[in-house]
This record gives sequence, C-alpha cells and structure tokens, in this order.
Amino acid sequence: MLILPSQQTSTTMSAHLAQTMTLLGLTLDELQQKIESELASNPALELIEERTCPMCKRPLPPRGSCPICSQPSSVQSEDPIVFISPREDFYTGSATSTGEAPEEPFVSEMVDLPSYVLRQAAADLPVEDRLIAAYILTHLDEDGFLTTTALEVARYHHRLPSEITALIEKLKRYDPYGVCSANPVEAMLAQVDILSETMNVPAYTREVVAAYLHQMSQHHYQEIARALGTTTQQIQKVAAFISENLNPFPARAHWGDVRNPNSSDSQVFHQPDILIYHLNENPANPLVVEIILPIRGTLRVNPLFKATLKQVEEDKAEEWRGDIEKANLLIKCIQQRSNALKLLLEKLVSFQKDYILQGDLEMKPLTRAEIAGQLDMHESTISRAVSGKTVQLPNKRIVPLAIFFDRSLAHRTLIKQMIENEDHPLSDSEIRSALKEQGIEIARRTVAKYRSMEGILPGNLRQNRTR
DNA sequence: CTATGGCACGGATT
DNA sequence: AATCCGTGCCATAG
Repeated sequence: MLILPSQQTSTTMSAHLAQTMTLLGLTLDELQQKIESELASNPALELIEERTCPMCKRPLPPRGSCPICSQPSSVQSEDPIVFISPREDFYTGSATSTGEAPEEPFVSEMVDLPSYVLRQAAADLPVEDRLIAAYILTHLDEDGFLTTTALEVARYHHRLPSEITALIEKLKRYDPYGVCSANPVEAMLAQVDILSETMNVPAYTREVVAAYLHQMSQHHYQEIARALGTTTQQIQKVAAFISENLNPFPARAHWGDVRNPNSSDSQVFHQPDILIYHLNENPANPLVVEIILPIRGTLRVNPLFKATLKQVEEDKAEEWRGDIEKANLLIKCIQQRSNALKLLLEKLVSFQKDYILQGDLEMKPLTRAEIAGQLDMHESTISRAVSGKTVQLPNKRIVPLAIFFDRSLAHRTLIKQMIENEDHPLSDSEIRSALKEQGIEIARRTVAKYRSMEGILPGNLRQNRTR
C-alpha cells in the first residue's frame, strides 16, 4: 500500500520554492494521502505523539490548553467556537465487526472501493474465484461501474463468460449494492432484486427501471402507466420507491439525502471535512465548528535529523537540506490551510447560523465573492476552499460545504412546503403569486424549475396523493 | 385557452 | 474563460 519511492527527490530546492503549493483545495482524504506519502518519503518529517486534554480527552495542540474545556461550559457566546481538530477514530475498514484492525500506527488506512468490496466477498468465494474478483474490482470507475466487460475478463482469465457473469452478479450483492454493474440501469435492477428480499417493493418497479427510466425522470407517469397497463397511482408509488431506495451510482456518495441507516457505513467513502455541533450536544450551548485534520499528533521537522545534518558528507547534505525544506514547506502549508479554513468557517457559520440551526428554509443567499471581500482573500481562494468539502451539521446531515452558497435553497424548500400543505393542487403560476405575497418575486418558469429540482410532480398530475 | 417543459440567451458567478 | 442560473419565448398536451 506504499505509494512512491523515496529517492529521486533531488529536484533541487529552487523547484519547490517556486511552487508555493496550496493545500487549501484538498479534501480531508486528499490531504491525508498527501501527508502519508510525504511521511513515507521524507525522512526529515516526523509525527510526534499527541497530547490529550485530561478533561475531555480530546487531542490538544502542542502548546496551549484545550480550546473547548478552557471555555467556561456555560458561556452564552454569540460567536461560534472554531478550531482545528485532529481526526479521531477514523473508519478503518470492515465495519462488519471482526476485530481485525491491528494496523494503523498513526494514520489509518483509507479503504478504497475495490478492497472494501473484496473484503466482504473474499470469505464467500472459492479461492480460484477470488483472484478474478480482485481483477474485476480493479476495473471499476469512481461510480462503481465496470470499465470492462464480462467477455474480456473471461478471455483474459480463460474462463467461460457465463462463469464470469455469474461472479459479477454475486459481486453486485455486496455493500454498495449494484457495484460492478455496467450502467445505472443494471445497478438499479440489482438493487431492486436485493431489496425485494427484505422489503416490499411496489409492483412494476423492475419493469419501470428496466425500460422507462427516462420517462420517469421527466415525470411522464401516465405515459408509463398506460404502456404497462397499470394506474398512474401505482407508477407514482414506484417513483417514490425509486427515489428513496435506489441509487443509480452505487459508489457515489449521496449527500443530504436521509439514507436508510441499514447500511451503517454509507459515509465510509466520504468522511466530512468539518463538523458543526452544539457544545456537549446541548442546544443551549454555543456552536462548535471542528475542522478535521487527517492526522493525530503534530507534524514537525525531526530535530534529530536536523542535528545530524552537520555530520553528513557534503553530497548527501544537499539532499537532506532539501528534505528539511520540503518538510517545512508542507507544515507551513498545512497551517495555512487550517488557518484559512478557520477564518472562512467563522464567517460562514455566523452568517448562515439560522440555516444551521433551523434548516433549509433559513438559507440566505451568499456569494463566494462577498465572503472573499470580507476576508480579504481572492475569490478563487474561497472557491478552492469550498469545493469538494463536506460538512456535518448539528442534525447529523452531511452536506457539501458549497451548500452555504446555494441561492435558491430557501425558495425551493418554501415551495416544497407550500405544496405539501396545499389543499388543492397548486399550479406554478399560483405558487408564483403566493410567493409574491410574501415578497419573493420570481418568474413562473423558475417556480417550475425549482419544483422539478425537488422532484415534485406538476400540479395537474398531483391530484391524488396519500398525504 | 391554460399549464408545463424544452431550448437558448444573457448576465452573474466561479 | 468557463460555467451556472434565472428567465423569456415557443411548442405541445390537456
């Protein structure tokens, strides 16, 4: 699982001096990978033991006291407490108990999709199939789809295509249900089959998934109903089922959606970069914003290494100096990243506090440029900092950080609520004028767009809903 | 005739 | 410079 050779770092100092690398854009996981490889390749860099707070057993920064416990626990601070925290018990694979996890000296191993699936499958497969399974699993794209075909695999391993197909079918049944499918439809079909063993699946679901997904996404329910010889109502049930239970991209994380907690580790592949919660989980307490670092302990330049530098022959010394330089740079960049994130989060959290506490309705429109101005940063800096990162809100939902810049979220949820509480199916223009009453002026066409974004049927097809 | 979705344009945002 | 988003116009369905 090692990544790169340590040698050939002799790209002279000027090279990395010129490259003032920014780690801001990196995700938690990406940063972890970066640090891991740096630790492995750079002898000047070391990770020192963490200190933990005696009060809350939270890891402490190298100097100073615990940022949480040092606060009197009853403070009614308006401002959120923002701090950088080392990653805690990070997922180490095999959530399926089996106490196997002796490894991980400091940084846990990030389980990638192929090995994640293989671990589940290995025990069930005959030995001669495991190799093939491993081979298949290495040919997955980021969504969990197969980038090769059963036929090719068969030819490569000199097996019958039918055997390979059977194997793939087996693999589809492991955790990201539908993994190893060739396309979304196939994946969803696999999910239907698996789910139907444990729960009630509406009739016609298979048929719809197999042949009418396109019409489905357009909400042409009547059309489908006609074609299948059933009722529009039935198709709507199917629609609800699909959107609640099926995932066309098995391995892709689905943020925000409240996922069935059955597969406990739907977050395995996306640990949030930032946590927001109330101090001690008490809503009366101020908000705590925790920016997670992918390491436990503190990075520093190994003093021993520095000291020995003088006693090293000249030809090696240059390389060593380079290593120290690189280590310093990395540490500095990490600090810079943390600091920038901290500043950003302070602003962001206090600005969108209502959203964090009350939910989607209270989201205020905000642009990256505005924040950039306030923080005296370039907007592209903000962009980098925001993109790809995820936040866990006090209500435990994990959402992309970019959601704080979603202009229309409040409007969309308002519309959603209006429709939920309607007594008579509202048309888009009715919604528009109702919104106008409340001082929100948007075009009728826009209402329609928002509505479909929320997956709500047009008014004229909404007649008979159960709730 | 009314309600809705598709396409595409222009301005804002990244 | 590339992308996203709200909106207007128009075709189509009921």
